[in-house]
Amino acid sequence: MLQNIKVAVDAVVFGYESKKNLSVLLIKRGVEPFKNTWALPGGLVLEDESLEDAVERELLEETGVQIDYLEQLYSFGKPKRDPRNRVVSISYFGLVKPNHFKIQADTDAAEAQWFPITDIPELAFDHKSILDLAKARLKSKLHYQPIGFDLLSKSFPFSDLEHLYTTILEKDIDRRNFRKKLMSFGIIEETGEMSQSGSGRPAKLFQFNTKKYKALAKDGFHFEIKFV
Amino acid sequence: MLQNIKVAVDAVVFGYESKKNLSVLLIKRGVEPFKNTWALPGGLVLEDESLEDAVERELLEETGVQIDYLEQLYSFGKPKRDPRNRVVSISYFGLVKPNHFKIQADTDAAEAQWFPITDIPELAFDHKSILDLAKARLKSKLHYQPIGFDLLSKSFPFSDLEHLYTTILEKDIDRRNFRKKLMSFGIIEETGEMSQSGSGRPAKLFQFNTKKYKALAKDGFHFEIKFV
DNA sequence: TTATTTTGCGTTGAATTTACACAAAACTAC
DNA sequence: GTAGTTTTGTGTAAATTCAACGCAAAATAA
Repeated sequence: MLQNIKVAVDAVVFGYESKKNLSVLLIKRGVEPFKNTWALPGGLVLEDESLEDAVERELLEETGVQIDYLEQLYSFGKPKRDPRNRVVSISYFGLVKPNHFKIQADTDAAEAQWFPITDIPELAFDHKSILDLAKARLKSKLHYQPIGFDLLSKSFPFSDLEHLYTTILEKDIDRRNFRKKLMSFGIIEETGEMSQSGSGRPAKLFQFNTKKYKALAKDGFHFEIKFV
Repeated sequence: MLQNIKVAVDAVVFGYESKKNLSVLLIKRGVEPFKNTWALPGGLVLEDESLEDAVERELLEETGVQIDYLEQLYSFGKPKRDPRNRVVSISYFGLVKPNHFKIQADTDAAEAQWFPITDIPELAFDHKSILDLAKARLKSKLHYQPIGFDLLSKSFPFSDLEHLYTTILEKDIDRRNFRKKLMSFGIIEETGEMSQSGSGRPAKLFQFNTKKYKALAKDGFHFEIKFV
């Protein structure tokens, strides 16, 4: 008996705008099934491309967005997850920095749009489950991997990081302890610049030192932030 | 252009024999490619079965082993990982308790065998990478999930747990602190029985209380063991 | 110039983690 | 059956880490 299963990739891509909400990149489907329903960007993998390449290609085609961080999330393979053919979808988890938010709607898909995580429309297929899983992954990763920096600009005031954590984790932080802890790691450093002040005292700008982090990590260091 | 990609599952199944080594279940391939090479159990997914069903079916067919714990590991999809067709493999991570070690070689595959993790033969395809990933997963999970109990018999002396941790993590433990910590969680309890003494003082037997663990976990409790 | 917003920073008590050693229970060999 | 060996079982003190907490300084807005 010949196997006839399609292989697709789907991407849950998060973005975070300074002091606003966490958002997810969605597209409106142009074809059946679920025509005109919002869905995760993605599509069938080409015969000779890697899964990661497929994700990046589909993202570019459908949204024009370039990703700053990408990792595999989970594979979904229930026989009936697609009403027509059997499709196994390998889902990916992506983050983009604020300077890559711009959507190029020129291309393939009907429409692409950022949705605040608090206001997600009905989604096609089992994409709601995929999104939920991705949210959980993001939340848990914030605790043990310095992944928040892939949602911030290259240089940022400390309060941005703080707000990122509080809004995504939906928990309050003791600002002083949080800052103390993060600084103690020695993986973020002052740029020397100051923020163009908004309404209040201007803030020092910081940046994440990837090299230092990697060096420390190789040396047994383990990033970890807890909350009460 | 029609997509023609096969979907397979592979399983990395670990077993641990009291005070011995960690072992992995392998099969010797009966067909090309890689005929007569050792490989992870697995195979093509049937049209109408779930991925998990496929894993359990293949395991039964090829090794006769029934699994005590199963979770998805990672999906491997490099275009050339199989020299003939394109095959995307969704790999799974499994654990079996000592009472399920027995291999039923009657079935499908040429041969099945437990290999100590310290003495793994050359493996087919990219199965070496898959195994490495599974080892890493096992190691890291031991720290934050009470998964070691799925490698032990239902009731066990405390020293078994201790040895499990030290051999898998290849680190020394302070017995007193380890025991204190684990007992403080309140998820393992005395059975009342004593071990049939080997060569030394007989030991109390313990068992893992799954229900209690789940209740606590739902309530925000987080299993965590660190090592120095 | 006064009020408001936001940043930046230090200390103390509580809790947790680490380091560390010796006696009791069984078996083994004589 | 005695002496030696192996394995189990347990407590305390010092060091570290975590949690709680408030106020002054720099800017903008009114």
